[in-house]
Amino acid sequence: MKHELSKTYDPKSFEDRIYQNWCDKGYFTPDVADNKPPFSVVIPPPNVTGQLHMGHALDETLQDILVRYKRMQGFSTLWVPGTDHAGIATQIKVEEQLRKNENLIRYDLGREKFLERVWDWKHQYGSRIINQLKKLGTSCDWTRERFTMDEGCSRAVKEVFVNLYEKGLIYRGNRIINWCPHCITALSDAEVEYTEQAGSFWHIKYPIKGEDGYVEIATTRPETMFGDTAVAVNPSDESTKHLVGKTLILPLVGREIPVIADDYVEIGFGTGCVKITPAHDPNDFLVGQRHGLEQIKVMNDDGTINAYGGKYEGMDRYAARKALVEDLDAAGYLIKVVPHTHNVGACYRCGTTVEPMTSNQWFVKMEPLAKPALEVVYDGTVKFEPERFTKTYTNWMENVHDWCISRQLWWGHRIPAYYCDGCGEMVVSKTDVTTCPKCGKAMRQESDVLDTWFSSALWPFSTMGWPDKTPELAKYYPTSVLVTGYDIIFFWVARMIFSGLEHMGKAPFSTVFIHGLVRDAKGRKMSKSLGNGIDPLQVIDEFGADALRFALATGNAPGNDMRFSDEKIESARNFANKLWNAARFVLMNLDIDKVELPAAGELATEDKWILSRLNTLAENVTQNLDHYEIGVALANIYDFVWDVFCDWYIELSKPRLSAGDKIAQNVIAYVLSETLKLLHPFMPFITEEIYQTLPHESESIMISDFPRRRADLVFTEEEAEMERVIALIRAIRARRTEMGVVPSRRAKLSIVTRFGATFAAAVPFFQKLAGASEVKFVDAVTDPTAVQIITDSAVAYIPLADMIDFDAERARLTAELDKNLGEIKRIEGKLANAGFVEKAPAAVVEGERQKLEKYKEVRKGLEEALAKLG
RNA sequence: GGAGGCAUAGCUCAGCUGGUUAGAGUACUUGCUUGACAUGCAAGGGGUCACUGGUUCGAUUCCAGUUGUCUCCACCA
Repeated sequence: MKHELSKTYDPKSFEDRIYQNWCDKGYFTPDVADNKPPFSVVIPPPNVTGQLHMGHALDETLQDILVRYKRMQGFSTLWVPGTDHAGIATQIKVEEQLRKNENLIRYDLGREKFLERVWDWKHQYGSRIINQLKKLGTSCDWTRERFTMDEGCSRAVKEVFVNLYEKGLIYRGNRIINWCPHCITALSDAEVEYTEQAGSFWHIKYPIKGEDGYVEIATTRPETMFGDTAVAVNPSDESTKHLVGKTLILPLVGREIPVIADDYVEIGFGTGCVKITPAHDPNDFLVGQRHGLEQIKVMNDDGTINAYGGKYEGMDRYAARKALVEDLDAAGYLIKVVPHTHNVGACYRCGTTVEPMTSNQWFVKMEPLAKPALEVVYDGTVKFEPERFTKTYTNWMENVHDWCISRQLWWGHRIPAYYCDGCGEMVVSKTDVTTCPKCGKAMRQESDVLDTWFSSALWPFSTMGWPDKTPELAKYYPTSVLVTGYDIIFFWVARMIFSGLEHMGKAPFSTVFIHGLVRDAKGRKMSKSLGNGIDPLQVIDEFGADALRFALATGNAPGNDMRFSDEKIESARNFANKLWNAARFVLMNLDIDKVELPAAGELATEDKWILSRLNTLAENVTQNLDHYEIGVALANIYDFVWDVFCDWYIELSKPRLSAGDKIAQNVIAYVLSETLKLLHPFMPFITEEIYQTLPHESESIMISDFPRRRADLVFTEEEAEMERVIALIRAIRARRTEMGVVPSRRAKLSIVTRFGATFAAAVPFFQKLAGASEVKFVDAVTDPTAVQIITDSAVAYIPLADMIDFDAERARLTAELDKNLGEIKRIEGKLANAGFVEKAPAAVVEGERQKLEKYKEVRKGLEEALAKLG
């Protein structure tokens, strides 16, 4: 029976069809009740607002490789997919749309109506990214798809919030937080991005009450002056000591403030006097607490100045700054303006400069949670791969501040706290509270929602049905590995670890496999504003998902950023094409219905050679994958497919295949199909398509057994024999091209060798691959006009006297001999070194001895050859 | 201020726990309608593995320092 593949590799013609079939067959859904060992992964949930970008493509490809590998190895493999509601990001998008299309702001609609719009958005775009994931070939269990705001996840959020609150780990307080005046919400420390900006130091006179003098204050944010409640100096600073206890008058404002002493002020920096604005600076806030200073907030939530700013009320903070500075100057209070570059924090979602402000917010107390989260990393329960990211994590966790979790948004999990306007009672509860338990009046729920990362932190167990004790949790929690980029170690990984420990009593995963960023061909971060993003869907459309996956998985070391370029994707596509054509060749020559590996005694040397090489490959790939060396694993397969299987085995087997040899057919079909299995986790579609056309045992390659090392397929001797033949063929080809012998010119070949049997069996190969017309085995060749080709196992002669330039030949042989003698000397030196022989491992010493033997063989050949030339 | 990455062929990058004749892709040179593939085949040129020390029998690999470069964290008004 002849099988066929279409003439050209056309991924579009089969990728969607194959994916649909996998889904229909339910291969992605594990049986919770089976007794296979578990392997589980939760997807880093993409934002519902998002489109699939290269970062996702990389992340998902790496996960799918691990998941498919483990599934083929017989694990009960669960990959939980889903999406994140992405609080701020999504709300911003919907608000933008609202403004653009209807010229409305969210308050025009009101909370409920606005949320309806966001849900509409979610329903419209949430499925888009899921479909894009499917295009990539991800083998997620879609029957368990989750959303951070679905019923189950929301229930987990409430449960966790109440638990933490009852343990005293969640509290509400008036603290200084980062405020985004554009998004009109508080942000956590992690959500602020700092960039260096050119600014100024404004030096301002603060007059001393009852004296003529003044104190010189330098500030980068003069508009916060309205909120100054003191000026501080260092108590040990001799030059400012006399000021302590005096009263200053705020210029233009006229309010009186004291001069206080605090160690926070650094001696010798600036003017030595610092204005203290407890409501608008984190350090000043602490100083204020120490000295019992009043907190005066001078800004509204949108960043405009409030009534404390007097005539500047209502102005934007920067407009107010400008006007204030002009007025100070006019009134003679401005001493000078000094240029100053400093780091300014911006909102990670909208880029607006954040304003530190005191505000009444909800916080998670981090210290008790951080401790065990550090322990599991210190003791190796949770490992980072590559290891260096351990430090990134521990450094952050060791210095973590309390986590501000409330957001003044509408889109998100509403905080389950209820207030009574009558008696002021507050209740935190998993279930809705409508009437006050104390006074019976109506309760209203907290209007704030939770930080979007609060729910993502619960993802590994909220997606498996927690707080219920589900079979999924019992079998698949903790998960096996978390795959993600180093950019969200703080946002997400850290918070999952302490949440898992706190609520499940176990860390949510044992390994964190970290990858880098995908950059453009010039090494720049892909971004919308630069317009340099490469759309993975377009790449899939043009080159196929397998090529994209190959390009992302190959040649990049764990944790390192990688560049994505046209070259890379083309080279990946070429590989797919190569494999496709190799398969076509195999199929064209196959007329068996079942692949059965012949007994060892029936196999030809080249069969044993390729089987032995395949065996080694399986062993190496397994080891690579177990160590998360995905790029190395793929490179090994690539080399085998192209350089070993295609370039040599296919060529070597052509004579037998065209003669209809069944042994050769079985071997080549076996090797191809095992190779496809090794490659399947990386390139799932093409491997399945080819597998299905070959005679095959399993219904699908994705549920077939991943190849293992087979002790019965170790053929060390035959492998070495074949390598000798290949080495000689290569040497002959090289000599011929070097002499300018056209390929069509065939020549008689005489071989002198002590490996007669090996080479005798290889006569057809010399004829087909080395331009030999006939091959003779002789004891010696005396003809001085024959071209001599020397390897460590044979000397070959080709009578091409007319092509030889004897002087050049002599020079070439001499140079080769020189090089050879150099190597011999080097190894002999090594072996003569007592230190080396004694201390180096025996295998290394033995290796050097064997190398020396080979070099000596070559030397013998070269010397004889030179002698013949005279 | 603190932490970390990177520096290997013209370019983009591999190189796992020290021993290789230092690799790949791409580009380049030469020659090929070899009956799977020109998205291909064959043969080649091209590297003082940033620099300086150290450890070792042996260092591209481990350690320290220097230079260049990138990133993260903290944030002194």
